[in-house]
Amino acid sequence: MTPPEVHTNHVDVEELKNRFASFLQEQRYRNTSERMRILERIAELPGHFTADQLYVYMHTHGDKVSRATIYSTLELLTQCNLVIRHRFEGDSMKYELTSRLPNHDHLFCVDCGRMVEFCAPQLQELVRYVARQYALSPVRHSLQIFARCPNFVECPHRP
Amino acid sequence: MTPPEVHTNHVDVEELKNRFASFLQEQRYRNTSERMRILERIAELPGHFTADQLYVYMHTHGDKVSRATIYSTLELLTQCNLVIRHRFEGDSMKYELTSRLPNHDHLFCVDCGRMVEFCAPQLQELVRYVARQYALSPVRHSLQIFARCPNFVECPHRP
DNA sequence: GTTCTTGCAAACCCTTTGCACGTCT
DNA sequence: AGACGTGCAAAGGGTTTGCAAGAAC
Repeated sequence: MTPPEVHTNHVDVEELKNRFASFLQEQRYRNTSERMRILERIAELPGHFTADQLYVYMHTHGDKVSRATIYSTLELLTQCNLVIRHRFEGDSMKYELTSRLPNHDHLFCVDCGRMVEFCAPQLQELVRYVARQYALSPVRHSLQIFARCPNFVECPHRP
Repeated sequence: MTPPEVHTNHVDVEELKNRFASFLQEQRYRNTSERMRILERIAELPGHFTADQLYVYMHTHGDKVSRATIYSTLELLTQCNLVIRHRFEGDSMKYELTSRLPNHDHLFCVDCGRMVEFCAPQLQELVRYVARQYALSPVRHSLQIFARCPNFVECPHRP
């Protein structure tokens, strides 16, 4: 396991927009200003976000897009793999830019709720191995680990 | 990885009810007929189920419990670890008896939607290792693998 | 010009909650 | 008797949908 390298500040928005535009053209979807603006704004966010957080963020920055358009564009961005979706327990859907931190998984402290992102290359092997047992090719995976501090008092953010 | 051994038919309902009764007593919750009946009915189900499927199952078998009671009892059963909860993508909450198949994870075919349950002992080690990196003790985890048939036509349940 | 996309509001689904009544201790 | 659990229906939150107006092709 290596510490994850966050790519946020290196994201090339123009490249993302080009990839999105190509996807839209190939799939015969239309290239609209709302769709591109949504992708631009997502690239400004630091990590996970909900559809509603994106809606609020865009509205506080002068973009007037509806929730319906945000949901539908997030669906398209997920289809073309520019964005990934996470469903964490008890939470609404979380999204993030795929290029921000490829192939990471999540660890949650059940005491304080903090979330850690980690990369575990061994997991990729395990996933391939399991899929092969069933004659399938892995597409993606999601591992969530729930853990706690050995001594509750050490948990830095306990309630 | 070993093929999972399904324990459904070996579940000792009386033991489950005893464990539930002890839990209720310790936590100063009341031992009601609805709570015990819900546990009995869960033990009759073959695998994953939703709160609503349990509701329908109970009503078609003559038990008149409300959805509210089902939700609240599933919460208690989860707290005392007789039942585990899964949140699969895009789905409502799924529940199952913990003793049915301890420590398994899930593989989904993205072409046909079929689900496979598997046990991967190496994963336990990996989970411990990752948690230790952050000075935490693992409590539980959830791994979901999404995969597809190498040749689409081979997928036995493709749409 | 046609078809797709947008915005709005309503609908939707699953889950939780408030309240009056019933039950357990 | 008192506190808690139940059932019902209503509320709640997040997401999807139907439709009329507008934009892309």
